[in-house]
Amino acid sequence: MSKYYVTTSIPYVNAEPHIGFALELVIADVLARYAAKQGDEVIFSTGTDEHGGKIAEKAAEKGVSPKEFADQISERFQGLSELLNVSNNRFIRTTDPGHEQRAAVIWETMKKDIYKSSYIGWYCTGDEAFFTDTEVKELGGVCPNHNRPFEKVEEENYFFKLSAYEGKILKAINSGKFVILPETKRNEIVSLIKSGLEDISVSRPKDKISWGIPVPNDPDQVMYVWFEALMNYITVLGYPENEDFKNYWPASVQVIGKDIIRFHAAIWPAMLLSLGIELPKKLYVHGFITIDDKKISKSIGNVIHPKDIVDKYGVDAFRYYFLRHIPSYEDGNFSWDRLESAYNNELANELGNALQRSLTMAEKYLDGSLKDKPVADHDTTRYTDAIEACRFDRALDEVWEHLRGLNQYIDEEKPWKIDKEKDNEHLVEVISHMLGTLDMLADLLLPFLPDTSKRMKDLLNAPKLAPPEQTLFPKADVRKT
RNA sequence: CGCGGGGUGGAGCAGCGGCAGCUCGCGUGGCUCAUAACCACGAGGUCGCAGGUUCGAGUCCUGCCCCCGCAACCA
Repeated sequence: MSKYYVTTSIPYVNAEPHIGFALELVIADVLARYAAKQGDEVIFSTGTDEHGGKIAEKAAEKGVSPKEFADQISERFQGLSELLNVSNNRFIRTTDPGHEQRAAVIWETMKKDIYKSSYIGWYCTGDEAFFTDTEVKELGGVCPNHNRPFEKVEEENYFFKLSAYEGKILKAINSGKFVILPETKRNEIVSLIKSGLEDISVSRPKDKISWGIPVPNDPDQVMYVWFEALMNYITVLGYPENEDFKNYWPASVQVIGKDIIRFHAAIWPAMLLSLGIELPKKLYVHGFITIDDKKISKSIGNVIHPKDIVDKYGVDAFRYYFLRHIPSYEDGNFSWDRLESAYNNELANELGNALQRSLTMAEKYLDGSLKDKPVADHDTTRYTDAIEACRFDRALDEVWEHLRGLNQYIDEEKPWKIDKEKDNEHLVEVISHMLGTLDMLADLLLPFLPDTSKRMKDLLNAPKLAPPEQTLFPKADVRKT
């Protein structure tokens, strides 16, 4: 039995969860459930990233401690997992003592690649912040907020020798040991790495940002939050000594959004190489979601909470839309109209109705009983390949291909006619094929629509076959809202 | 010359050298097992623009136009 380890990124707790992260959770859940169904032992981890100046600031605004603030938001993320029926069996917080302690161990282990240097930048004492060269140039060397010239300030930082790992990372990518999907994203990162990686600053002076994990043996510095957050993928497994780490690393797939490729395809691999451990096998990068073709933004006021969608259409409809109608390799769009159309046409009419009519026929014509459990033998290679390639949209297209085939089959065979002709043998054959196909569809849908899959299975395995009292995807209830 | 993605019927997409395809929407017909569901057929495209290569180009090459990301310390 093999081990399967899948992760999502851990979102920063400076804001409420939004549908972009919901997409990520659902995708990772498909991978986890699919692996489990194949018989793998699965660790599926998600969590929250909780340190850094931004959090401390927000907490201060609300008059609570950073930890209290992080507790509140982190809980919302755990709630999101539950809402979406996501099967993660780990939830790591970067404020967990275990993470903090192991982060220190990792830092020590990477020591040969960490050196102290000074960061020189343009600083405005009014903003208490650094500005980039380009910004300073654009602003003509004067801070517009305070109308005073930027000062050149030197800050002591620890740096990580990212530059030392360019070649090794490229080699891992090119050899296929470290797969990045989709290919367009892989090309992007390859050209970025080829253009050269510079060493990165991985700590902050404690007097500037105190909400962080202390650098071992240097009370004046805390780890830069990103650096430490990336470590969650192995601290959650109990790196370095825990059995889980030994059994489950390298990760089978790491799921991230396209905004953080650099961190996961360059910095993180370099950190792993520095630690002398393997790179994840696969990095899958999903796109962004727009709402009615507009960027999600609070100022436009087009923010939609996952809960609004789930409340109205149910969790499986949410999962269905995000997995099939958000392209797996590109950015996608959400609109209520498209959701409703998908719900009515694809879930209610095609899937729900196919089950309904089949079970009704089994009940009416065969008195609800079939001697043998029907088995359908359809080719599912394309479905399997699609999931391997993280083409969840294609995988579902494939399922619907089989579903359409079933509806066509029913219309061609016309069981109602066979019943009138009293050809019982043929009738049993046809209805067996129908139910067998539905049973297979339930199997294929399991990673995507776990609830629906289970309901289908229960109905198909009932001692007396009959249509459900409550149809699979009722339409009236939805319409009335 | 910073890097990359994209522009194909009303909408969303596939095709990436050999008769322009899929889903939705629209129209017509069929069926009655079913959630006014299902099935069949049809209308609808000078494949961003202009050149070129080729017996043949959404598909390859060159130039141009238009959209959208990324551009390193903000996580």
